Amino acid sequence: MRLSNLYLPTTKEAPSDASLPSHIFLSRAGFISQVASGLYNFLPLGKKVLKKIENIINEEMEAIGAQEVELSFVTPAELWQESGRIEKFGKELLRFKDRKENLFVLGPTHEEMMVNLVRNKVTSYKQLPLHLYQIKTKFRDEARPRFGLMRGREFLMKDGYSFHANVEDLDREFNAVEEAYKKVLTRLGLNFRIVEADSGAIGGTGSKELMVLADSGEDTIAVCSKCEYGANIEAAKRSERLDIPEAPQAQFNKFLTPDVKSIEDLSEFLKIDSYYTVKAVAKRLVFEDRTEIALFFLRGCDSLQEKKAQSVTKAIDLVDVDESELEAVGLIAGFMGPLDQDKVKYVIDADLYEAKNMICGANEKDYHFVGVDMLVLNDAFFADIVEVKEGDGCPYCDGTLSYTKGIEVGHIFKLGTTYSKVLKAEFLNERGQAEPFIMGTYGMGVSRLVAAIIEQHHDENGCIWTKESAPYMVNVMVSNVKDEAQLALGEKLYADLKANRVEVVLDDRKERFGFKMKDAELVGYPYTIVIGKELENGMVQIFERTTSSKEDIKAEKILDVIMDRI
RNA sequence: CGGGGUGUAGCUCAGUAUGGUUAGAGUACUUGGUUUGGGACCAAGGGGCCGAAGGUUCGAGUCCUUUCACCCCGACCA
Repeated sequence: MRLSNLYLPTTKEAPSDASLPSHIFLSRAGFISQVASGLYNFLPLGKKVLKKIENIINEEMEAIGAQEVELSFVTPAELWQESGRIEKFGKELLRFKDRKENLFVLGPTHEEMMVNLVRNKVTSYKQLPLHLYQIKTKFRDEARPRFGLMRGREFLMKDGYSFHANVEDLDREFNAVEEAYKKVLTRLGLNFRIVEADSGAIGGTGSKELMVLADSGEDTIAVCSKCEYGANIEAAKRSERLDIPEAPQAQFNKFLTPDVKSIEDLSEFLKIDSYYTVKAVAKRLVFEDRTEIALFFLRGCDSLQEKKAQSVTKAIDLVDVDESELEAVGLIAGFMGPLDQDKVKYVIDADLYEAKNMICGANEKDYHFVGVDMLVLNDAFFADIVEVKEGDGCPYCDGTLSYTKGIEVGHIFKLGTTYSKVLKAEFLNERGQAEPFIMGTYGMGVSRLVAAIIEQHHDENGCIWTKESAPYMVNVMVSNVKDEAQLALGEKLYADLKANRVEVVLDDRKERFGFKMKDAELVGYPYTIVIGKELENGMVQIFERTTSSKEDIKAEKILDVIMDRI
């Protein structure tokens, strides 16, 4: 492609509403342009990058035997009513009616559609396993789209669905997809981490997220300093604490603690480590048809992980409560404890199981219990509801955990029979009995990957595309197109590279050197060959974008050198 | 959905507190000339329903009301 023909509107200034590097540079370099909130056009170079990523995904999916299909974007609302997700998705589902007043939605994900595609057609265990996928536009009417391509309303996603006769086979496929996804991200040149995730709302037995590490990531993940362990903060676990402080010695007793309400005050007042205090966190649980207040008890030194709390209580949402709401149900803020408390339901953090010498609220103003043995509560509901902190121990080795930020570019689920059951998608097993499919679902955000690549690979001058993601590998830049020798060599090199199947552009625009160089850096071609005034001495230059280094090469050798590099 | 902010040329923004010639700059664009190794220079041009609707006024980009859009923080996010 000649840059004199390419539609590549680069700008010196970023659009005023862009804040992230990926948004700024993809806009400035003419890859995308915004249409409305969360909606973007892809210009020629942007489209080219999308195709690159799609091709890599297709190759890796082909390698594990997944088959590409394409489902319709507009989907009948009936399917969503059948699965019950029309309510669950709420306003994120964009709905509309056709001329016959039939209700449709724009597909935000395609579990229903895919199950519908195979049910009553795949009817025997002999036809399993089956893994179908597509790369297709999705639409989710997000409450707050933001950060350019990172969180759009319309976006390109690869979504795959596998069907199995048993759990072992799902496990095998799940692992195969994980490996394939690793290959995709590795080929794209990304620094990433696979982390354990909360599989909460969608259900199933496990899920993992693929996180591209970047400061601008929206997710916090806990990673181990020594081993491969990583988890979304919403699902992260930790080892048992080793440096346990000295326990306070006290007989079980009710103790006067006037006006001592916070954990900090309590440990100060009693001169004990907050490890031995019991913190009470009150939340209002929201369910489909009702709400109720519940208490969560943890060690005073820990804090509540709301997503975990939400999962164990099966609530749709958790909201904060104030003191008056607590009073209304007979709870006394600052003195709430699990003992002698039957006003509301409560969950105790698993770390408190069998804990001794604890201090907790007595559910009576100005009193705490001391010397509490949590074993007396062993009928209570214990669950992991704690949020891991930086410095906590890794659950799998002796390393420590620290936080980092990640961009979620993929999420793989072991779905089980969640959808096949409600949608009555069944097959006959070897004994002739009907069983619902065991399913897996695997998503990868293609347009988000475009942004993620730039978040991880840019500098103050613009994009730095990795080799497998670059829209063009080589930019042949003719410094001065009025110089016939320069232009002739540029044309020849351009033709030679094309003949060698290299993706190449020729910068034959009537612009000055500085302008072209700035553009080359902004767009981020991995290699720019500068044919300029040194040609008089038989030399040209290779500019490498990753290092910003320039290297003089003899003009007659340039083709060999560049072919060797790429 | 709560809180905050911004809408003026293709883009980035002045101008709005205190209403008053024909609404400005930079950049981009067109034409001619000079230039040609880090977003050149000179000259001449084209380009605006001042987000929209209503109102106040002799007069509104500027004041009032309503509304729409976009951005940021939060809530939300299979």
